[in-house]
Amino acid sequence: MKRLTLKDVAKMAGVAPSTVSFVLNGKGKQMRIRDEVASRIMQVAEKSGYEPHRMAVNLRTGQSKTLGLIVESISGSFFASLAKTIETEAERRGYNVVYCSTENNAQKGGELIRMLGRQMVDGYLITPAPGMEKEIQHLVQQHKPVVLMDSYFPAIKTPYVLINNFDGVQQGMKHLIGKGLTKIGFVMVDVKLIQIEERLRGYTTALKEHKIPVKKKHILQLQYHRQREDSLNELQAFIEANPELDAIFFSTNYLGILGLEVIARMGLKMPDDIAVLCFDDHDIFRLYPPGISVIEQPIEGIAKTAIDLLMHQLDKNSGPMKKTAVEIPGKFILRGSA
Amino acid sequence: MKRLTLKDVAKMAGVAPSTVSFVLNGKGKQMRIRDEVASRIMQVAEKSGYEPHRMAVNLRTGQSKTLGLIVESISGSFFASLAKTIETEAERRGYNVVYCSTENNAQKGGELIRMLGRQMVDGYLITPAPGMEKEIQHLVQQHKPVVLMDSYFPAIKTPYVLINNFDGVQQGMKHLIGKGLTKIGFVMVDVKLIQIEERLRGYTTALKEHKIPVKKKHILQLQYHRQREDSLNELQAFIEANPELDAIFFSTNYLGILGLEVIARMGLKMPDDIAVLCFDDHDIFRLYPPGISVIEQPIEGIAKTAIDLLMHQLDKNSGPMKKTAVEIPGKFILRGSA
DNA sequence: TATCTGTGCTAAATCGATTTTGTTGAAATT
DNA sequence: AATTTCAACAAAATCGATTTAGCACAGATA
Repeated sequence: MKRLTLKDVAKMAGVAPSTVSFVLNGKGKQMRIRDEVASRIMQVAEKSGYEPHRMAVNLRTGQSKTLGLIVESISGSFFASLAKTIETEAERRGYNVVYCSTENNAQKGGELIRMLGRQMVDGYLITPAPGMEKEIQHLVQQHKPVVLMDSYFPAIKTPYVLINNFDGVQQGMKHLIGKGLTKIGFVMVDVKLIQIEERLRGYTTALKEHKIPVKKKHILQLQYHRQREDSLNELQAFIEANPELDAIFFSTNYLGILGLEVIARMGLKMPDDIAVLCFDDHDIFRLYPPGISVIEQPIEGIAKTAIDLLMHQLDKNSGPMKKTAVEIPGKFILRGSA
Repeated sequence: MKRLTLKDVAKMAGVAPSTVSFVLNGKGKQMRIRDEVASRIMQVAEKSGYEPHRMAVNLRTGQSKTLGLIVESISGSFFASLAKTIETEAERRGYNVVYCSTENNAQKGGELIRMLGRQMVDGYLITPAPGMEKEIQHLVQQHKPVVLMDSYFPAIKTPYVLINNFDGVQQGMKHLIGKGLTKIGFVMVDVKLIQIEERLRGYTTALKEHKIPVKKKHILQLQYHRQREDSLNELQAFIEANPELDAIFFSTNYLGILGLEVIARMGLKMPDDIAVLCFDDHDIFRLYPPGISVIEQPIEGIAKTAIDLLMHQLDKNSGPMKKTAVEIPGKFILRGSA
């Protein structure tokens, strides 16, 4: 019950292994194999169910036809949607995907990248976390194809795709302000990532544009590594300390979920006691009464664009990239909370 | 900037490639390599940062050191927890994991399995869906290591791990009945899978044991492939048609979430208007007021056991399996809904 | 002294493909 | 008629490891 090899097929077709290889790889014409012979080979290969040995091909060609997808958390909903699209798109192009999660472990990011390197993935799709900058830089310097998603490092010159964070927050803020709300709180984490900064910039800019003063005490920066319970308490303290707030903008869905818990705990009603708006949708927001309004990330668009950018890099004979930085607009979804 | 090969290391250490291979694979003693030479090789390999070429190793040894994990949906929360544990456990043992989802596409299951076969995974971890029986049977007949999770096919003789569905439902039912509730509805899907049947058996058995008549009209079988909206309507009709119900047991978390939506839509209050209990926990259930009581799956236990069973099969020189079928008890979590 | 045994390594075969270089006979050119 | 050219494949090198078989030398045995 051994595996059927190319040599077997060659024997069955009465030709040399190389001939079979040429034909099966579409180089028959180029190598002047007669149509008669070619079609015979095709037939034999077909009905014998021959499948090339992946590892052998990889070894010889130096291409693994595998992409590495590195995300922060494999259990997040962002990853879930991302993975689905990327897997589909990659498969369409004859690539496999291996997933890895850093699980919020800064150090693990580097290890992962090295591990994937050992495995010889042809290209990387990465949602960068704070601790991964050096490793990513290293990859780029080695001319490994890399595309960043959801965020990027200004210092690293490699393509990236993300939602237009600034514009997304603007959309939400305009809605809130349009409803006459002016005391708007902003909750964020203290990690130093581009997308977080952009969201904050969206918040302050929107206020300024409407001549609403930006108050420091209306902005809460929660620490990233923190016990869930501590964050909840801090959040509650924030709301209690600013009773004048008539709306809160949560800059990530994780923060938004914490917010829901605190708001329920305090017995506040959305949207009357307090309006809530959140960046990045989540299953819970659809369901949780009265429905949480969000800025939805165009995850499918991000994934498709990222794959395109990566494939472009993998395609040796394609010219230089035109667009190396892509920003896709988010979509404001109005539900009951704001 | 080429890759460092074993040959390079050999040259640097002044020995033959084979010698390096022996030493690095721990066969130095066996091959009578002097400690002096061995440690020199180790040093050179270490500080040169040599990493063996995965594909070459795979081709030669015939082992890919990769496991295939096939699940229904990569976006489900069940998968999320499962994947995390499996990835960790696999890594600990020097294995990688490639994930694939059938995305509720019966036919896709087979394709996936074949695709993984091409890729030469060493073993399979599968949560079986209805359409996959033949393909799995095929794998088992080829003596490929396979472990099923979450469900199994009685006809296929391969190890499996799952929650004790019967007992889990019993726990929940006993709680409901203990609170004096007797008109308990049961919502399930119509797929013919062991775990579904076991849950139903748990329901009916619990009722019978307490001398409560089992009424057919209190059991709702929703069709699997169905528009979300249709399911919602059918569910609502079911509740309206049985106003006497004082509790509903949802047999999967997907159904439970639909239930929450319908209950909210109908303006019913949990647990007073209607108590709700759900099999299989979900993020939403923790948060959704008043908190949905559930039977939680011991996902980590399932994952660890599954890996153990698979590794045992991969270990050629390990005796025959003792336990080939493992059932792990679930945990009843009391929240506000029941 | 000739043969055997064991030590400590090296040479070469192998895994299953791809790709470069060779070979052969026939037609075309000089 | 001798040399080129070309079609149509075959042979062999190659990718980077593992593993089996082999080789040279020292000491032990007959």
